[in-house]
Amino acid sequence: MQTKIDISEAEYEVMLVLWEKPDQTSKLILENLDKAWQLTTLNTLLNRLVKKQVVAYTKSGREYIYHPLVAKEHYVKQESQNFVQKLFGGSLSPLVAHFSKSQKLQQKDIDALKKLIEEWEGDND
Amino acid sequence: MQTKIDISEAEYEVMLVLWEKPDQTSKLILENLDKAWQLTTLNTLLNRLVKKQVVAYTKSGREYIYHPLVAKEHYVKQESQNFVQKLFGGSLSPLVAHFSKSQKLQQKDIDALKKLIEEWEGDND
DNA sequence: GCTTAACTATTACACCTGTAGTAGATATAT
DNA sequence: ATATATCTACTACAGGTGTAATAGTTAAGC
Repeated sequence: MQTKIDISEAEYEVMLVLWEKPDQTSKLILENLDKAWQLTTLNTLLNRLVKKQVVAYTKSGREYIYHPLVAKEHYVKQESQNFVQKLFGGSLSPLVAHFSKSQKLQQKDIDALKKLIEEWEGDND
Repeated sequence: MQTKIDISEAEYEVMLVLWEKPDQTSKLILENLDKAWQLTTLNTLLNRLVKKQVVAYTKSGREYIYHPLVAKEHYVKQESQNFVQKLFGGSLSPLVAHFSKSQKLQQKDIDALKKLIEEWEGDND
């Protein structure tokens, strides 16, 4: 099991852009971010991500080109499990129940749930 | 809409105990917490929660009795929405799909989900 | 080659968090 | 009434985060 990926909110914003396109200079990343940050701010974040081994860079002349080292899928999975564990004891249904109570369920959610159930039952009988 | 409830991990642990039983001295809270904290540590956390207006206290002699000011339901709802918004753009279905891919769902989840779907469809046609 | 523009590296700084220690106040036991 | 035990209040301190400013380095233009 690999170690926990621990990134802050601002760092996550950066990762979103890098996951979209996995080799960008900081200049480009900044353009693709909807944030009024200074370039040095972004660079601080990138350096921290490199130190955390979530991002790597390659040199191209004097520029650095950044690349994600962890897949978005992987991160999302980890965070989902942490979250559901923390607030709902690891089980999905209370989360769904909660959502349904707060009237946030939509038809497409219901469809996804139905599909999920069908698949599950196909595998388990 | 009321302002965002922003509490740290350690503070959340304290809230869990207070939500269980909504009037406890710090001594009692510490006993009900499975943490090797010093009392002063817990008190720091309680003070911060008071400052954040998430907890209030009443005096009883020289002791303080703490009470939660926000309902667990309310907090869980907020966090669920934040989470699903942040990682899945606000829609539950990708989370469900993600969960189905990465975790073993259990029979009880399936049963609960079926029940939810029935209820939802009862309300929405 | 030298100046300048464009990058990266280093330093900064306030606020949040985890985790107390110590000082001050007050009830209790004697 | 005093000493002691028990609470709370105040102070501390290192590591993470958001958000840069400034210094150092190197490619590019003239």
